[in-house]
Amino acid sequence: MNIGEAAAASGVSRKMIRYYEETGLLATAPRSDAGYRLYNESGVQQLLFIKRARDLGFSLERIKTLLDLWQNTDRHSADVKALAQQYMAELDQDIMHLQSMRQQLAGLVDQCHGDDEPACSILDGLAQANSPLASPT
Amino acid sequence: MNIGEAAAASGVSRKMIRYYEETGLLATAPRSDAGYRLYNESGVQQLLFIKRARDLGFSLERIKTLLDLWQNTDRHSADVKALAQQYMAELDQDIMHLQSMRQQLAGLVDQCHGDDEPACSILDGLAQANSPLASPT
DNA sequence: ATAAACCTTACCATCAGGTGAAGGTCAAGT
DNA sequence: ACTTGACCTTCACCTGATGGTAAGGTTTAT
Repeated sequence: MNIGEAAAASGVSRKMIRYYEETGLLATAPRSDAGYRLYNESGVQQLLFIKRARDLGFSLERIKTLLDLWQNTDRHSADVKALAQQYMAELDQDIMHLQSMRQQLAGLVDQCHGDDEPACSILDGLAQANSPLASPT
Repeated sequence: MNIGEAAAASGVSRKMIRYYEETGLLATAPRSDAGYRLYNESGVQQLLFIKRARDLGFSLERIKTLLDLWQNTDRHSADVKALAQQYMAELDQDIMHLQSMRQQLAGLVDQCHGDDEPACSILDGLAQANSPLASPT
């Protein structure tokens, strides 16, 4: 199986497959006489694993650890769980950060008339030190 | 006022002030005889505007538009509001995406024993096609 | 005079890719 | 046998916003 077929079967682009190999996430693939990378079912399974982990937002560094754990039958599931929980905690942080920004922004947007006049509470909020939501601490 | 003082007064790093100037977000600052950038109160106000917009997550490209609107007294507040609402919609998208990932991950994590055994539902979920939460659509 | 603290430009790194060039290879049709 | 088009190869540069580093000039205080 060439890289194009592996890419189609896994949903990981050719570019990214080469990149994953280059950065050590994947072992160097065997080559044909012409130098083409060759993949088998096992390689596609690894690509699918990476794809699903990326879709969940795991960083490539963490996926490297996950792949190592996956292929190590002496693993402890506690290690996997700890990694996932660490990542989940970061997700929670990110979500709260976005929600905080959204809430502050909504406060400004609600006060903006949104008409033909230049007066705008959004610009005022950015120009003046205290955003209306942050001031009464 | 040198760049260091402006940075301290605004909370924007020296690096970023130079970068904002280089990319056209800020006008080129006047220079001292030795070639040092010079800032006044107005420059600091602009930096503060940028900083607050960045803290709310606005991209530099959007901040450029916001700065232009801010300095244009013929603006319509509707234009500012539309920009902010567009950004807020993207924020909502991002939040939902993170929440979806979190929820899928939580489903896997909850099923993982987290003990000394190798069996792990997280790895299984990544290795098998259907994640437990995505299947019963 | 010298040392510390400032400033300058210019380059490299990050993260997870995307894009494009320049060229080699393979399989099918003519 | 030859051409075409789809595939493959490596190399290198782009994104966004920021941090870092290096080499060198300037200012200020001792």
